[in-house]
Amino acid sequence: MPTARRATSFDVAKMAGVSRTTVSFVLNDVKGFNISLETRQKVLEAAERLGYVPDASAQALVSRRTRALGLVMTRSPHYISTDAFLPRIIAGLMDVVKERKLRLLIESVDMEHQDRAYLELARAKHIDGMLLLTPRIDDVGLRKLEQVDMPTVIMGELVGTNLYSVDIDNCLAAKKGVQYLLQLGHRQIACITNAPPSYSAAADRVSGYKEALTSAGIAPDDSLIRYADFDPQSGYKQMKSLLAQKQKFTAIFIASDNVAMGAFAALHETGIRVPEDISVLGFDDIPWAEYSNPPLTTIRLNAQELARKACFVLTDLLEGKDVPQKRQILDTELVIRKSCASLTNS
Amino acid sequence: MPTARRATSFDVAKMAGVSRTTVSFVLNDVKGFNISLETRQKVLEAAERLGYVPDASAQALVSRRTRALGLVMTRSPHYISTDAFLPRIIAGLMDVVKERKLRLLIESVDMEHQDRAYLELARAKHIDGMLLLTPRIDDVGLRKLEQVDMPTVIMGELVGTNLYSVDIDNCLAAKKGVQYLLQLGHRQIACITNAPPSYSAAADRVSGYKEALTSAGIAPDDSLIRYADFDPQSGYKQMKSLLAQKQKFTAIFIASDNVAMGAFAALHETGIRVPEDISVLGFDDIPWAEYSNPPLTTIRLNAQELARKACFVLTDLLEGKDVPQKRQILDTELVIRKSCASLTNS
DNA sequence: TATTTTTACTAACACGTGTTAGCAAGGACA
DNA sequence: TGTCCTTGCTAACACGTGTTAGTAAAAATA
Repeated sequence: MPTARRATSFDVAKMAGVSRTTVSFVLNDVKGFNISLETRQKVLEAAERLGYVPDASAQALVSRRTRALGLVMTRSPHYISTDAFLPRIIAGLMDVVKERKLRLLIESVDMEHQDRAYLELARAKHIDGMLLLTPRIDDVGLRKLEQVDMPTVIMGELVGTNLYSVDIDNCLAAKKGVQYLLQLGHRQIACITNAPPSYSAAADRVSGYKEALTSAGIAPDDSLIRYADFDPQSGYKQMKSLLAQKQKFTAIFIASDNVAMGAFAALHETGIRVPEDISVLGFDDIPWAEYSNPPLTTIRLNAQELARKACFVLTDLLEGKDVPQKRQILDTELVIRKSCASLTNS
Repeated sequence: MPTARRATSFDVAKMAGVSRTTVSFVLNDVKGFNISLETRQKVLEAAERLGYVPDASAQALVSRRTRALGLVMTRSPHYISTDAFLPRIIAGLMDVVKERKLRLLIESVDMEHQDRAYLELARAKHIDGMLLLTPRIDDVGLRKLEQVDMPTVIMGELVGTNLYSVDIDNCLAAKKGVQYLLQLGHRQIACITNAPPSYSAAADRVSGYKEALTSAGIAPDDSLIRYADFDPQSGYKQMKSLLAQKQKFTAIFIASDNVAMGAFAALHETGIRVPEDISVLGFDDIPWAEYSNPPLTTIRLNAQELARKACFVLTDLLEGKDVPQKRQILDTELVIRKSCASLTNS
């Protein structure tokens, strides 16, 4: 006896003694057709007994909708593995995706095959819409995306495109954070970014940092700025580099908690106390920020909410709803813990 | 002028002046049919010019393969968001998936709808195979999975099933770790788990902890054991609970670095120094372990490699290759940093 | 009774692909 | 000349579903 094959809608029809069309009408609850209660129940019962589940590929083929969204990251596996952000993004997306009975596909696009990758993903119609995570300013293939007919929402920003996006105001958030440091009396404030300047979020956070300084009558000093590369390791390295030079500073704005973790280690290792010797301000509020030593004062970015919002925009677009705002901005919040202290004049 | 429709293989055939069958033969490089070089080139050129990409749904329908793997987690969104493990798992999977030209689907199954969820996922044929992450011992729906015909590989362990799995020896790893603490002279050693005892990994790590103690002639004391719940917060709470009681200890084995982060905070807050007052041993070696204060001595679990291995097993199964070993065990490694010190007799 | 309307369905096509079976033309061989 | 084989292709079916157009029977209306 061979293993029982998967039941198709034909099997259900046969068992219920009706046509396949009727089965489809009943199970999809199609309006405008009169199906007797008796028939309806026969169909439902047969479907239940056979454990019938419609074939997703067949449905996708005929309806031209896969009911799947794609989370696309322009990153290499190494950067994915150390991304403290990703779990919350996924949790947020999963939340909405489950509610709307969709599925989530994860895709990473490496720099070399950008242009082809996006097009093929769209053309093969694996997904109905795309959610883009941290695109680079110089992402060439991305611009081709506007040509292809695929709804896309960016979590972050891509200047010069007209795609939908959900983001925070990186510049303003950084500015407010640095203003807090200024308010504590700090005048020599260093900065380590979250990423290379080709990432727009990194560039914007540096802008905010500089704006705050300028507003306070302090000339930004490029020798106090370092560019990290997402992971703690790069934070460690850049902090070491800052400490090695003559230029002194009493506070530092590190535009990523993940990077800050590495920087903390460099400070501890050098015997510098936080916040007594140097105040540290982070960015993101990753789950571990609260538990670092000392607990990290940081700018909270609600990643889960950002993902949820982006996902809502995308699903609304797919359902044909009108989404008036091309760009939505989420609020950030300064979370004051123990890594920043007011500057006691020495 | 309407937007140009997606090109189908029919369009390619028309442009090349051949039949659709020929197009299929050429593009899929089917052996055993003689296609002239001239025709072959005409087809390839037409496909290129039209930007033809085969429709994934149609291919899936006819070939009965979606070329997608599913990463399935039995967790609620909250636990996903604080999972320090997930990025490395995803990075590992992505690595293999890209190489084998597959796609990755992420699915979370909540406890209530377990039984239906697995079946529907399998029956709808969204995916060709499943990768299961940290299943619970009491995962009822999972056992039904053996009935349905879907290749499955577990990252972790599920006792009492015959499914393929890739895992570490949790018991042995924990035992070796605790033996290191014993070797440093500690006799009163507490334990905080990574998860509730219904998770097999948690249960096994506790077993290893107890075995080490017993082997050293020390009777395990249940009042020194606490069960955490994946996140740092639970670690903080359980450490507080341990510190609040009379029972003293000079070292603690915390079966998850993520949980250990919270426990560290509780220790710092109470003014207890690590490792001078209490030695702390972690488990997992998450990216942040190296950068904590002090750097965490821990048992390394190579999550990315585990994911890669699991993915290889699954893809081999899908390609019909014979996989002799039902259960593969990865090595772990004790990474000695600065959070454990030898006990100086007071 | 003859005609229209309503009820409760079904036949048949479309979606875009992979694949089996077959066909025409041309050369090789008896 | 007739048969067989090779070369180079194509017609047609299958995959499992959603949906439009249509139909037979019953009920309502004229």
